[in-house]
Amino acid sequence: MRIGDVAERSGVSTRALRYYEEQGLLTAERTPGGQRTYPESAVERVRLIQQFFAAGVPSRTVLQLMPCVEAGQATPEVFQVLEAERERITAAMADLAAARDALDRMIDIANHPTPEHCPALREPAWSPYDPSGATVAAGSPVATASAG
Amino acid sequence: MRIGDVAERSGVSTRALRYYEEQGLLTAERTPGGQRTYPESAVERVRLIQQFFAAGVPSRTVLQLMPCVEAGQATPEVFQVLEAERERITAAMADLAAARDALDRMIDIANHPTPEHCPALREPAWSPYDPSGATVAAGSPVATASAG
DNA sequence: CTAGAACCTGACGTTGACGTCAAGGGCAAG
DNA sequence: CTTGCCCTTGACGTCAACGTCAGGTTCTAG
Repeated sequence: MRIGDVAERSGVSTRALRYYEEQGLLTAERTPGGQRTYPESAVERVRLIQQFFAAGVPSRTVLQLMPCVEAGQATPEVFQVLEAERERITAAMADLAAARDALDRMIDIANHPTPEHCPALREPAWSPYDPSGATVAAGSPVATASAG
Repeated sequence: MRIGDVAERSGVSTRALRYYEEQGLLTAERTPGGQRTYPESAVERVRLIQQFFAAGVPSRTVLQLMPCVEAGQATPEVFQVLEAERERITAAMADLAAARDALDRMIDIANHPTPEHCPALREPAWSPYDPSGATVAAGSPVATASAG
């Protein structure tokens, strides 16, 4: 396969593929004229790389994992990287879940603008922000009175 | 509170706080001498911003959500943004889960280097990559023979 | 043999959330 | 008034994963 085929089948640009090679993530044979030739398996390889990138794993770390992908076994150091990255991803998922919950509270507020119908306002997700310094709690009697 | 206090309590740099102000995410009163003064609630505000940033929400989008945080209600456009962002985060969580599963398969391989003891090798997670073009399946008779 | 599509290397541009340095000003203590 | 810390604006630097452009080469169809 030539680089354009791999690009099309894996859904990335040819520039990206050359970048992967530059980073040592993907190697290619060359034709006598110097053009890159890939095996079919390169498509899956690229998809795996993309999967890691999508998870925020930097190319240098992916590079560290590549021997494991190729050999089917890991040195203790690679094993450390594997577990560390797994933990990082778990933490990232927790962050995402927290942000999603924040959005959910905001959506709740958007749907029910009065405290009576809005659990998010009764259990304030964050303090209202007023640079002038007046501190008013979201579920305070004042707010309740203004709505009741 | 002065900027240093907010920075310390919220765990970000003063540079970050000025950047937030530059982006319109955080406003501050000023002393006659021109120094920034924040209410206590600024700390929570900054934590919320950080939470969104950690989830990959760009500052421009956070800015769009700020009226909702302040007013406790949302225009239809803001509502669209809320739901779109929620969906993006959900997709990102799926990506993370997929990458974590890939790592798990690799960890499995690392722990059980022979196909007999390794489910991940019997159900190949990705094709082995060999730029020379020889295509060999992970669970093929060849691999099994070499291990048996 | 020739057109043109696809490929090559090299190099600079982009984006976001800051880091960092420089040169100067505000503020509370003594 | 001075010391010293914290603050100010302004501006350039960073890093990652590419995008994009330029100028030239290789491959393939006719």
